[in-house]
Amino acid sequence: MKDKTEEKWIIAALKALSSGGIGAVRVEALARQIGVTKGSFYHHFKNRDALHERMLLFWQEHGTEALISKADASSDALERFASLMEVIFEPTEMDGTEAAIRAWAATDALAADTVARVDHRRLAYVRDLFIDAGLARDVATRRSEVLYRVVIGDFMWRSVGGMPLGEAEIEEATRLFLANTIAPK
Amino acid sequence: MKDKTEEKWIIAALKALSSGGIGAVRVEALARQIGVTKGSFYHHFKNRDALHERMLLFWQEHGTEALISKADASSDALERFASLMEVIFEPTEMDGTEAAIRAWAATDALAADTVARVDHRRLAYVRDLFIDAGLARDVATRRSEVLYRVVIGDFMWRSVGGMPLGEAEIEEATRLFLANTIAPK
DNA sequence: CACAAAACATACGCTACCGTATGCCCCGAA
DNA sequence: TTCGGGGCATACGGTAGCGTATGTTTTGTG
Repeated sequence: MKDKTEEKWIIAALKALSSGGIGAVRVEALARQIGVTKGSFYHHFKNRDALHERMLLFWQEHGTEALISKADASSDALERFASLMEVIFEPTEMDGTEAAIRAWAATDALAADTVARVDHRRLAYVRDLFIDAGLARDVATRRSEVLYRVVIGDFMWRSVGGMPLGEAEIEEATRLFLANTIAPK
Repeated sequence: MKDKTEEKWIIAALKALSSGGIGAVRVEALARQIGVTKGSFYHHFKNRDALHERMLLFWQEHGTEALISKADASSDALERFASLMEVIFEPTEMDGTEAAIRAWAATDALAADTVARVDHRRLAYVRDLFIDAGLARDVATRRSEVLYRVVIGDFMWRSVGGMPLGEAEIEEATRLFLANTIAPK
């Protein structure tokens, strides 16, 4: 955390990952972009794999908690749900990163592990939200499985230039997924 | 079509794409795998970009029509819908390819164009299915937007080693998405 | 102010590709 | 049988990137 330059490398790497895939995460290219040379890199990291690890850790910490903590403001389950839906489909800066890391994870075991952990955590959160909204555990589990795929799908959709789900679609989805809960609006 | 070796290159390229991303689509590596040399490659293709084009065309033709045509067997809208849902979430050989191409599309304009075309076609199909099932056009459009994201999400989910949606989840999803149609089961 | 360690620069060897140039072989048509 | 081109192999130049080895500068600390 106190290491400023190291984070510069990580941020730059994540940016490169977003715009060009993992193949674009090249030491010398990043060095040029940051304004230093390889010497700096190999001072801070053992090799490229070490950078990859740090990138994944960074995303794991900054990419999920942000979303969840925002939604946790409200105490009412349905409000939390609606809030989460808004936050999820609201384009942000980390957007491309999410999709790029998922793409990366398809070909890299370490990235896949990280994504799996993050997914597991998010899925549990959504499932508990459904449970709080009055659904039985098994139903909640099933719906969260489906809904989370909508989330992933939207990320990938946006990553090829598509528009995120709009207000109307989000409302429609909320209605559908909250069917038979305590207060289907 | 009559060109046998050319297709070998394309198939091998798609396989490499699936397992290692677009960065793994390397002429010399493919050559070794096929059992020929670069000489063959540059006889059939102008350069690597030409191969990329052919890969995308191949996927566009073989990757979508298969799904849709299977579902079109039945005449009843709801049956077609159920059939489509089954087919979509049934793991096949082309699975990894779909996800890999989407990943590729995030960083390549040509791939993005192809994906956009394919998505548009599929979306229209799903939307029409909803309309045939008795939904108003705007509602059908919204639901298809959401449902198609489930499809994309599932592809990406599987690409990191996840299980596809199971029977129970598919049924649940079908129920939810077909709410307020002519015969919500 | 001295000086050690951190932070970064420079220079180098090495490898893996791409694309081109050119040579070889086989097969089918005249 | 000849011969021309399709199909592939071989050899080569050029580039880009990784990692290492070894300076050089900056910074913190006694």
